[in-house]
Amino acid sequence: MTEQNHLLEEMLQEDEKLTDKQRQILIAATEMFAEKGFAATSTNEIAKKAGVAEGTIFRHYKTKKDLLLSVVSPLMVKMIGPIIIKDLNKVLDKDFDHYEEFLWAMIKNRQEFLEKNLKVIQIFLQEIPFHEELRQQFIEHVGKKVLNRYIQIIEHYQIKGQIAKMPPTTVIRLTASTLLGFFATKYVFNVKWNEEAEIEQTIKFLMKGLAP
Amino acid sequence: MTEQNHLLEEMLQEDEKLTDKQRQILIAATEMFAEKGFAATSTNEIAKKAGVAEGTIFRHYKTKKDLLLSVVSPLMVKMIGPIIIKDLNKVLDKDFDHYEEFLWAMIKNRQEFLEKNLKVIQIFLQEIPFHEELRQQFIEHVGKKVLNRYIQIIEHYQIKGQIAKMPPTTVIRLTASTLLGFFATKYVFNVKWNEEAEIEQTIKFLMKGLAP
DNA sequence: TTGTAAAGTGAGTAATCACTCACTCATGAC
DNA sequence: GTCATGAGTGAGTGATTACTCACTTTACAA
Repeated sequence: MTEQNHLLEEMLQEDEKLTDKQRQILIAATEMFAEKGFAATSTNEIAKKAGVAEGTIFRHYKTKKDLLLSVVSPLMVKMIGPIIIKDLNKVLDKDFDHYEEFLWAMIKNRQEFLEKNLKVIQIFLQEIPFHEELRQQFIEHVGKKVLNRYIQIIEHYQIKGQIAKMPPTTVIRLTASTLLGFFATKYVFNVKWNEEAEIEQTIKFLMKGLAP
Repeated sequence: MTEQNHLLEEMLQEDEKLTDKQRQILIAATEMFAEKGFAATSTNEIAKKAGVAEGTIFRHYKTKKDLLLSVVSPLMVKMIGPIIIKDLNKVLDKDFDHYEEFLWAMIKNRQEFLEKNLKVIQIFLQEIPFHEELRQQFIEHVGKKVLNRYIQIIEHYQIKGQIAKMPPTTVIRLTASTLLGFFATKYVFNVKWNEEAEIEQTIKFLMKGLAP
């Protein structure tokens, strides 16, 4: 059992230990934070929406900020870590011979992840400018691990001659901008489009732009 | 005198009518909103930072939200409109023979704009999820006008055979993602890099990716 | 059945919130 | 000099805030 799986299962166990009221508090907080923002949401409102006394919230979460971190933290710890590692292994185990295949898998993979965590991701993006802890957690769990592993992936395809010889960080910036722009267009602007055609054109654009 | 210039001068006139105290309030509000967010900033704090009685704020701004709009609205009305129109005229007047030249001008132009309005842009991006008025204003002033004009620009270069024949909105999405990604990397992650080299690689990437 | 620890409650608290209002002050027209 | 007007003030408003605490209920092992 890997360390990652261990942590993951530990968390799920904890989740199963949650009472109904605790679950209701987390659900209500997630919805209110996403809708009105952390600072503009009162603990009173959360309690009412959760069908719970206000005191119950503070029985389980020392402060309101504690509740925010409890909603957002699992996003990074539970989801991003393991997925990243699987991605890397698939590349190095040569499940993906071409960068193009890797991109396709990425886009499908992230799409699933986004759809299952839309609200929490929204809260995370909205609150990250105001909470040093969130920034720290993001750098710790996502920044360091992910960046280093993706540099390896890019170098792997550069050696194979599929990607132009520019700094891997630049390749990552260009790829990430394009993919994030794709998702932003879809989820933020709520555009109706021919999804498969857009994905194809996006990946074609990336491959042509990054070609040696 | 164009309608845009008229509005612009009218605003500057009004700006000159502002008293010192009013200016201090706007400066203090801008800094506090950017730092702590709108909902987490109290009018008391703003008044103290501006060296003004709390009542003075409400003499000039009916509500706290009114103050927010007074800080953010000019950003869209005064700045984005005129610049966009100049861009378009330069293209259609054939100041830019190639899409590449247009991109260079855009990147330089936007960089100036960003640097001069960092804090207000930050406030705008932070608060737009929570204020319908901001979203409406953005669609009104930026969305409609800008998108339509940029579609014309893209079609212009497509006819010249410089850009692949895909939907103009897709070209705009890919271009905007790449440029916004460039600025985000610079200003959000505060990366130290060889700026000119990164700009060159970014534009080269765009040109290769969008080539017919 | 009983003992106990955790879960849940809701009235209560001091602090803070956005906003008001009766007032003073400064400026300039007559 | 006087009067009108708008800028500026700061104590005061009721509402709301995050959080506490003494208490009750629930779950379950002994």
